[in-house]
Amino acid sequence: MRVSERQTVLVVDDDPSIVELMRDFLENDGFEVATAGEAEEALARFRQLRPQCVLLDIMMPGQNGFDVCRKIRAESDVPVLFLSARGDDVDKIRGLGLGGDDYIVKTASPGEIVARVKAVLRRYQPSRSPAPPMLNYGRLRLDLASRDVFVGDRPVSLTPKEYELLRLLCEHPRQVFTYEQLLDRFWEGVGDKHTVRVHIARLREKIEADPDSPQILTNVWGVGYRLEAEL
Amino acid sequence: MRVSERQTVLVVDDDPSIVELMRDFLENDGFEVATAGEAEEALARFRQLRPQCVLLDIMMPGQNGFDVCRKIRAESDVPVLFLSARGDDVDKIRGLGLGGDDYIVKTASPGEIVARVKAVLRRYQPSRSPAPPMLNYGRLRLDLASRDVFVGDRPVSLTPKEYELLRLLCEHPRQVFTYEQLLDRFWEGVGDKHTVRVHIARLREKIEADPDSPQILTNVWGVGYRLEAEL
DNA sequence: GAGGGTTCTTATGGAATCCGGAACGAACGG
DNA sequence: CCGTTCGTTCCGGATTCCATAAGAACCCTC
Repeated sequence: MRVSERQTVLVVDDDPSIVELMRDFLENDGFEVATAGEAEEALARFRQLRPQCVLLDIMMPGQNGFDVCRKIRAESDVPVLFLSARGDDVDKIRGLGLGGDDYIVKTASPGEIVARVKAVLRRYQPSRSPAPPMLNYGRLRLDLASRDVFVGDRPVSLTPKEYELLRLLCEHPRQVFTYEQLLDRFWEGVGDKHTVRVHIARLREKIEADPDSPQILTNVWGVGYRLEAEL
Repeated sequence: MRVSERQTVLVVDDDPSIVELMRDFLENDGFEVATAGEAEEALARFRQLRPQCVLLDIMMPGQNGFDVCRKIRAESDVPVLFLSARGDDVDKIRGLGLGGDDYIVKTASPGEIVARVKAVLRRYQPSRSPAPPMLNYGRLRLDLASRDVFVGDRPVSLTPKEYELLRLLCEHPRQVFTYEQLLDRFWEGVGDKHTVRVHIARLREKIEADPDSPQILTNVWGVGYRLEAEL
């Protein structure tokens, strides 16, 4: 059904070596890993990707990890694990009741880190059916709550009809929708094929890398359109 | 008033078997469970017991779950979780503009149901601490206890409707609220878009640096409004 | 309840945005 | 090679948004 069923973990640390270390451990275990080096980037990535879990450095230049955690918490219940250099900070983290779900000492073994992530995911996994309001399809991402749409990491702005159209197609990738079906659904059955075509064209203009040879929204001759699966 | 230390959950469903199922799951996990079979009874029980959490069937004879939710919301901020038979209703609920905090599919596993309840309780009773009743959005700050609102360090005075509106948006940053959702929640479902628009306009007049190009309360064309998150 | 002030709703006009049909050339299939 | 289908551009009409203002409902005080 959906393309990437792999769980995404967002790792945030200003030290690239730590980031890469975590990436190695987690990717080896089959996780999709995204990274950020500072607070703003972290929030941007988070909103783009809606990862299943966040690993967050406490000490960072600019806003610290607590600020970021608070902002993430304002928008989501995603589990957040704090990264700390020493074990001393543990008490602070525990006490702060910031909604952090666990902490990891940076010197922990790969096995322990992965185990912590898995544990926290397991705990939250059951409640995955509130349907993470994120449709994720290759380079295409729709945030159903905020109605934000991203192609790669570039936000695109769609009109209501365009958005609804794209959303339907994203929810049923590779399924062909006939003109009739689309007209039924979005135009109360009245209207002609040309109308659909115009809207598809406008969508392609916005989301295709090369609108002249569409890779995402493809036409099925004489029938209708569908959303291609992406690499 | 001597009350049990255990958390009370009120389960409302017209199907007794569902009610008993939920009761089993929750009592096994140490919750106190109260039940009701229809809307009137639900409200009565609610006022009697003031439970920490409410599980509410959407489809019920007489008033539906949304009505009950609205009435509960009128007197309390208790977390409300909707029960739905199928996953299909998700779209309607997802906006959560109705004051529901989450939803549960009735076929969910015991573990999932309990986890969902705990998650929502944890969110609303942040570890029994005084829980700074303060929503903080960059320059925008809402003191939920005193209903004071500040922009930067300048206090602004809002009318009740303005305050409630702003509060809802602040509690769900970046989430788009449709006119319908807002009318449902603040105008008992009657009224038209113009009403919402005027109130938004007045809010902008008070909290935006430049009301002519809003940075905080933004419009989503043909859909509704949302609160932009800070950088 | 009567007056005065505040808050809420509805109405209006103008600006911005979106929609959908028409037209025409290109692409496709037989 | 011909008929159909597809893609694109363009433009009038419709919808939506916002500001303003005036009428209605509400709340307080006396």
